[in-house]
Amino acid sequence: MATGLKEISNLTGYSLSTVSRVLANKISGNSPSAKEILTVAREIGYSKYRDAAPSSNRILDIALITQHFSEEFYAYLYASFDKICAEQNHSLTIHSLRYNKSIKEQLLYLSQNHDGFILFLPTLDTYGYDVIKKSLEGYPIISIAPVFEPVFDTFTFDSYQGGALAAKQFIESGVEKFGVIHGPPEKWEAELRKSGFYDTLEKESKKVSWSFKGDYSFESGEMALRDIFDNKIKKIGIFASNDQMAVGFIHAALEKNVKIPGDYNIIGYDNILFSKIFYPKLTTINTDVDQLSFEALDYLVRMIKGQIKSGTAAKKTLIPVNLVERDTDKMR
Amino acid sequence: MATGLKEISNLTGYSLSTVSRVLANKISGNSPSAKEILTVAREIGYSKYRDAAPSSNRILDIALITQHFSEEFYAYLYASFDKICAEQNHSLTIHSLRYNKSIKEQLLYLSQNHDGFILFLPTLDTYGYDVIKKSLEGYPIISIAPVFEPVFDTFTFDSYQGGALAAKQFIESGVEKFGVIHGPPEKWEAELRKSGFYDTLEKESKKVSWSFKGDYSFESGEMALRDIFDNKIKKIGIFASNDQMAVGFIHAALEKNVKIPGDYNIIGYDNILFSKIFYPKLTTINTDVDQLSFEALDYLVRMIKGQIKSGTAAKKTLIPVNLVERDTDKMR
DNA sequence: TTCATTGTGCAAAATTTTTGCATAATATTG
DNA sequence: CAATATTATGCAAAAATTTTGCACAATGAA
Repeated sequence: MATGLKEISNLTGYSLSTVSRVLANKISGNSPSAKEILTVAREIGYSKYRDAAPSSNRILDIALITQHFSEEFYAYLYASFDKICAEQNHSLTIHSLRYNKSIKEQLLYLSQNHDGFILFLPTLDTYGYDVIKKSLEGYPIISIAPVFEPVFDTFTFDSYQGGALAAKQFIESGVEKFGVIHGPPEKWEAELRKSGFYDTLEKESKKVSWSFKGDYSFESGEMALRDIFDNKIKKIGIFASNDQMAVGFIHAALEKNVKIPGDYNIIGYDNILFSKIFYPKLTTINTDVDQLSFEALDYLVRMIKGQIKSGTAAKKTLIPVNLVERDTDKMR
Repeated sequence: MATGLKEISNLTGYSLSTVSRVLANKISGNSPSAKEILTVAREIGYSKYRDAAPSSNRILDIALITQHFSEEFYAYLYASFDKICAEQNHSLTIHSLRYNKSIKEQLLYLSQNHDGFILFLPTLDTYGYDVIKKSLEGYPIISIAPVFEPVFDTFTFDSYQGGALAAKQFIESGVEKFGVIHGPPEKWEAELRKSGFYDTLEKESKKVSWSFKGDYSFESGEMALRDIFDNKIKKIGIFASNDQMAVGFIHAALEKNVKIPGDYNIIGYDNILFSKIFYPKLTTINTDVDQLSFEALDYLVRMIKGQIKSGTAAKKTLIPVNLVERDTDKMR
């Protein structure tokens, strides 16, 4: 089946000239006839479809570009973006970049079939981002990766606020001693979570008396428990930079006949499925992935429609987080 | 930048006629010149690229089509298919179907930009599959959803074998009484897991003395524990149709001061991350998602290259599963 | 070496897309 | 409500793009 203007003309009943003009943007894409033509053009995969009337309210094709990873968070992220895109009647496709190939080439190819990108590439460095920016000048791109100096307008969770919330919660509970299980220092959001916690304590003239360098893994949480247990520190409120470490900590504690909460109070970060289930149920910082998706997508769509005048420097938007109080943060 | 034969001609240095012939399949796609032309055509997104030389060893665009869900398994599935595609140098995109729109329309659109589909649509009924088959006659499609009467050639895990393995393990451990926590009966693979367990016991003239109808959720595992506890049944080997229910069962048992293993031995299914971590560590049936991905992709690629003569009836390929022995299946 | 096969470019032919012009439909303004 | 401006449409001519006939070169097999 030959795809061409003739085909579209036959299917819609409009003349070749009209179809041609709609697809060459010589007629505003808002009239009913234009909409019909555009819809059919998309369906039969006519190549010039994308250039026509990008500002009209046609279905937008959005690409979420990451590097896949077998982690719960990715499933959440995909499902959430998918839901929000469905609500807004846009089409989402998910792609995983290959690092053994030219990023530039891959993205150039994807830009042919999509109207805009949402990047989630936490391990890419500023140089890599600059390459992308340069090779796709003017193409709508936003990022949702927590990095220190973003190249693209970025939407991330307010990790600093998360750390602060944990500190406040402990202070209100009357906790006197404070500890931290760090995340990997190369992760910017881990540093922010930590800083939020430290700074909030400092404002109240309190300080952290024990800390442990973790790497976000369950195992490093277990190691943290062994460390604090061997040092015979007790009656302390511990902020773990993620739930996996918090759960690992609690898991190891179960074998030591120690009380949680009581001997160790603990607050995690992420609100993973586990944290609701694991006994005792973990108090943690919750991130609203749907809100992130919504805000990010909304911004990207406005960018695609040309309603945003992109400044020179990349803007950061922080999505608020909240504390979910369960059983591990204060004496019952 | 106008995309057309002229553009490709300029970029490659070949004449318009040559470029035209390559892209219209009048020249075998195996010569070095043809390869160069095809590569450039793909890069600049030339629309006729896909029709040209599909059998040559160009990069194939594969679509994994599901309905997203915030579950660990989906993250595994995506990551695994992505890895395997990367190894085979194919390009993977992931899509989630909208059920409020015509499936047919969505798939027709996707078929424009892709060479073949991998479907994972466990909730779609036979009628839905038939619609897809009819509207994409001749297009390469396989399925990895466990359904009773597949419409497309299907690759799934050997759930029946999984149930059988669990039964064998209990028998070898000298367990005398047997129980089952069912999965939802509308899920075909849950029925198979169950049947494999029952049938294997029957062969040894043993039978199931307790069962509970679960729904795959953590909570239904907790309910199962309460049921068996209230009935005062003990010293029993229980096969749970998935790990979530097994973990729920164990979790609820922790509060009852009951021994696992010992009072209740339990084997789960899926080998989720949790099952390695949760105390006591769960013995479970492991599914090798990478193997599934590899076999499925390999078959689809051969289908795309026209090396498979599709029979009338859909073929099922069962990927073997294995038992991971940890701490919950037998007395220590 | 000879002959068959495949790839290549030029220019002509075929096809597809765009545009000038006339007219119809719709919206705007006084 | 009429007068006027704006936008949309189709026909046919013009322009652009793609395909193909023909001549010839390169490569490999007999």
